[in-house]
Amino acid sequence: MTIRDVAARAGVSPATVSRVFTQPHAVTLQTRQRVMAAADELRYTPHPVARSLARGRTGNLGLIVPDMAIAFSAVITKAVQHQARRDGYALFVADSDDQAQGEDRIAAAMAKQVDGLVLSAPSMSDRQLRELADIAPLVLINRELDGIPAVLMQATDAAGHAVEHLDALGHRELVYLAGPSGYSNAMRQQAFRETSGRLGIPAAELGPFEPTFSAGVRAADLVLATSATAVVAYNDEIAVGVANRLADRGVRVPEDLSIVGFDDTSLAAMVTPRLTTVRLPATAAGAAAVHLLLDTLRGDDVSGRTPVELPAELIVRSSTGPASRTGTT
Amino acid sequence: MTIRDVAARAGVSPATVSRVFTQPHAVTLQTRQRVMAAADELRYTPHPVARSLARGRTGNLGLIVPDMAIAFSAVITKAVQHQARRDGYALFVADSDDQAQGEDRIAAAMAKQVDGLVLSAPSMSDRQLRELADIAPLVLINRELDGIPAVLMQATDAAGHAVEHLDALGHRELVYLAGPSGYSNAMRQQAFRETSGRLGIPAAELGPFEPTFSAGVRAADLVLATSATAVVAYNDEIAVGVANRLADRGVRVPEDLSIVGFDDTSLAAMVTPRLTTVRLPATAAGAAAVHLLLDTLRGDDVSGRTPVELPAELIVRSSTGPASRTGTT
DNA sequence: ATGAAAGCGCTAACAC
DNA sequence: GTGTTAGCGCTTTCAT
Repeated sequence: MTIRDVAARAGVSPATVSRVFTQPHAVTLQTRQRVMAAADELRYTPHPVARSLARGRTGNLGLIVPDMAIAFSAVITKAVQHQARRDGYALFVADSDDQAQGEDRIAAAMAKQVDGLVLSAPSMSDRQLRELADIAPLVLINRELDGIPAVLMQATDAAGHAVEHLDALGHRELVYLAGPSGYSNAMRQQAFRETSGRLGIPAAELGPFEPTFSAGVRAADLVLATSATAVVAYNDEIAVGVANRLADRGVRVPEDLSIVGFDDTSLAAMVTPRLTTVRLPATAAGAAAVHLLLDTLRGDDVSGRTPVELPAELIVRSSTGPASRTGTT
Repeated sequence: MTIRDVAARAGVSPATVSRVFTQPHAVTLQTRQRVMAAADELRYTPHPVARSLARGRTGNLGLIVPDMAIAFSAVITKAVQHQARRDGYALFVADSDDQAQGEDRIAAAMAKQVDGLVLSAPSMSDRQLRELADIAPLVLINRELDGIPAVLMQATDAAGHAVEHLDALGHRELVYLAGPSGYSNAMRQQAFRETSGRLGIPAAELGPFEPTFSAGVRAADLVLATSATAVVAYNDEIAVGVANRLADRGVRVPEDLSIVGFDDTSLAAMVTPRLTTVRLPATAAGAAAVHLLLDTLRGDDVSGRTPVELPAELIVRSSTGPASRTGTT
């Protein structure tokens, strides 16, 4: 079923059929109806590939995440997909498997069949990012690079609140479990340092750890080897891993040790005790990234804009409590 | 950068350049090298959209999952993506948001720009499925329909093992928490019924529930209103929701109540107590689905094949234990 | 082994 | 408002 078949059946030219599907008002109601009828009978819909070639744009967006098996990535993926669909775009998704190396090749391959690309916390180099930006419009999530539009989840303030929260609970020695190097960890770690420094609380740092449950399990024993009474983990998975191992070693949370995570993935509210965590605006960030991308596609010059910053928020649950007397003694 | 630019620079015809990229051996080593050099200098790569139009195939695969924020879907997505990439295909992913209605529209839209489609646990009607199969080759995961290739995660045996496991622990009254209707729930529920029937254990059923944590929280109180000492939940999320609510009500797991989940999502090993669950071969299923699809694309007639069945496996952890004496008295 | 030419299905000037 | 005519960038017969 091609546009010609429909044209023949409706007794019009292919161009008119095309118009009916692209700018219906440029066609008389009467012929429009005839064309629609013919199209229906033939079960015709425009061939998207041919359309893409003729128009010079595809109607597709691309998204690359570090690892879609991570809950946080899944949330972003869902948000981007949702927003893209609302705006009439389909979505290509790829997972870079955390390999900075493959990431740019995947991205380059994808770049040629989409109108724009959203990169979530990309680990490729600045140079690779710039080369990619030459192929297709880019929007970055949680990564900054001059001249490329970005949306950042601003976790600094909330991370500071987490430390203040622990301070208020009487904790006098903290430890931060670092995640993989990158924008997210840098912001979190820095806020941890600054706030604990400002409050005069001794604060150690361990890691970096993979952002996984099993890394958290491993980290737990390292934490217990210190005299800290509270731990701030790079993300919820690590935090939950710590909690799990502590339970096995008979250390109570929060009575003996308080734990704070990051991301507020669905996991955080499902574990026992429920995890105090910094909620990141992942859904909003996904939507914002798509908006930014569409602005670019519409021709707005977005490259000079300052990154969109979305605030994070400390969610206090049951994994943090008053410092144990023994710990402070 | 089009194929013409490269041709001009290398002093050959566009056809030769095309050959270099599609069937290199049909070209002299010498001219091949000249062409490659020209292509490199011009940073040329073939335009995938134009290529798709000319070839009549896209090199893309599509995947539709009910909800990618569900861990189980994320695992399938990752597996399909991985396997597709290994075979040189890119992947479109869409989330139907569990709306059977939208699902077929999304699928139809996607069908025209991919060479084949994998549908994970689709909820659309048989008729819609058949219509879709007319547009693009289909492979189903966890859904059966005559003439359409499928891969099924065979959970019946393992579900039976779960009931036997509970029987062996002395449980004399069970309850099943049903999930949304569909292939997965049907198989699980049926195995639950048959095995408990065979063993002569009273077995009630509650639900259907959404396959979510919060539905599990709600279900917990319904379970406590019965005199069952063990519960088999449709999936891990529900199981964890139950466990969470029980903890709040002071009911101990597994001392007072045993819990079994399904899927063995990463969640299962992260909660306290660790969840006994039926592990589904999600990764293998995703890979198998892609294989089946590629067989179809290669022209193998796959429609008459019997569905690929992948076995599930009961993973015993800490959420199941001996029935409490009070429960049996 | 290479080139010329037609065409994949559609859109977009440009005429009428 | 509608038709005619060129392409979009590539692949693929068919010649040579």
